[in-house]
Amino acid sequence: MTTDTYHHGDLANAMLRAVEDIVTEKGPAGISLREAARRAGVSHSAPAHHFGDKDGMIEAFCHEGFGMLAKALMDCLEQVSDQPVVEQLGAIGKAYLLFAAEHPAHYELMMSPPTQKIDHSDVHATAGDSFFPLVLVINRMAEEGVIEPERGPYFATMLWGMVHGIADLWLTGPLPKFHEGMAYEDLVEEVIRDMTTLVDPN
Amino acid sequence: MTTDTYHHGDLANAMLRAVEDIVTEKGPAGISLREAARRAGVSHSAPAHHFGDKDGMIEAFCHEGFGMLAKALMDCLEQVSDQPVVEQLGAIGKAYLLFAAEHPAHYELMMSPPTQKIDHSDVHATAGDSFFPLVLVINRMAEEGVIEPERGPYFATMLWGMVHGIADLWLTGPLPKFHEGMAYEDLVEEVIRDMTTLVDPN
DNA sequence: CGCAGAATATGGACACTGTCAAGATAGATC
DNA sequence: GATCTATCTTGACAGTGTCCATATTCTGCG
Repeated sequence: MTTDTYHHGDLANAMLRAVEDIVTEKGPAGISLREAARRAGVSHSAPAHHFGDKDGMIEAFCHEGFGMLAKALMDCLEQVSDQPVVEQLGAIGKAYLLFAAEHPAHYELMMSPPTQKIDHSDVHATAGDSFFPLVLVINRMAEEGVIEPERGPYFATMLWGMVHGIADLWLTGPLPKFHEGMAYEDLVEEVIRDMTTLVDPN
Repeated sequence: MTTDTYHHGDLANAMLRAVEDIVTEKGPAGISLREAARRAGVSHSAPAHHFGDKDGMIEAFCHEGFGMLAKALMDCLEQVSDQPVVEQLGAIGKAYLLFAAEHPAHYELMMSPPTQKIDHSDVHATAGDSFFPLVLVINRMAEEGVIEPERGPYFATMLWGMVHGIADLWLTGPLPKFHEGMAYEDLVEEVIRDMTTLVDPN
């Protein structure tokens, strides 16, 4: 894709890939417009035209991540929509946790942007309900009487917090040390099992 | 405490207070050695002697936070140790969530330090089990047969992830928007209620 | 008391950063 | 083909972290 012409041709995307690499290598604080531009093979102020400023670039990266997450969760939900709702709940939670593991750079920035100037509200708004298919499953559970409908929001918050917290504690916190030697996928499996058992103990 | 002598007298602490203010005002990315030094009224390279470098300063701030959290949780556990274990679990979770709300600057940096160079493993090690009294309560629950002992670690992970996730999503994520107009304390109350009901449905 | 030596703070330098303004180059449109 | 617009470059500026040499104060020991 990269050419040696004056115009890059796909700079915006090349910058996002550079951001991903930088976050993977050095963490969010290592993000630098100039460094990203260097990796994309352009001058230090080429990105300005595409993203405005540094926060704009980070926001674009987050936006990309939200899209990927929404797609991953909706795809998952489609595949399991004929199963019992509690199974659907488990599948969604698992998909969320796996997304965080497969795209740690996106996930980290999406959930804790390194500057307060970034306001995700518009991104959240556009993604709407499809952003958190978890809510969708909770609604189905309420419809089927598995949980009390009026407690749905708290239930959703509890479960969403759980999967998010586990992902975050695993990626940037002390969880790997707590479960020393354990693979993330296995931990996810066990935790989701406990979760579904709690929600619906057969 | 601050004097107008050549030696500050309490610079390390003054710097940590400055860091707290900066994070509150501008977020983690706003942290700057020179800015903190400015607020403490010293020259730009005075802090080097106390913290080594920027990451050292952030690590010191995190260390302070872990100490505060450990104390808050242990104090809480002492006060409710004569109640049923499920109540103890709820109290610990609530105390954790309230700590995050009362010390957002500490909490945010503790849980997602803005650089990968910071390794909290020694801090975690020194804090030991008392760092997460949650594990303590889980053990008590296992002893009393409320949960299967061999699932204790996963159970702990699930619950710890939950409270951490809720705190994080509230502080830096879209949770306030999801529960628009709701006070954090009330949300915590409801969520903890759901949690304890799930664990032990009377 | 006096005086080393350690602890603490200063100021200057350097390379790096984000942002801005002015200019150069390439594609697109008519 | 001429013009317009999008894209990229270059150069400048203030701010940053870190290192170095220097200055000041505190401490302990004779």
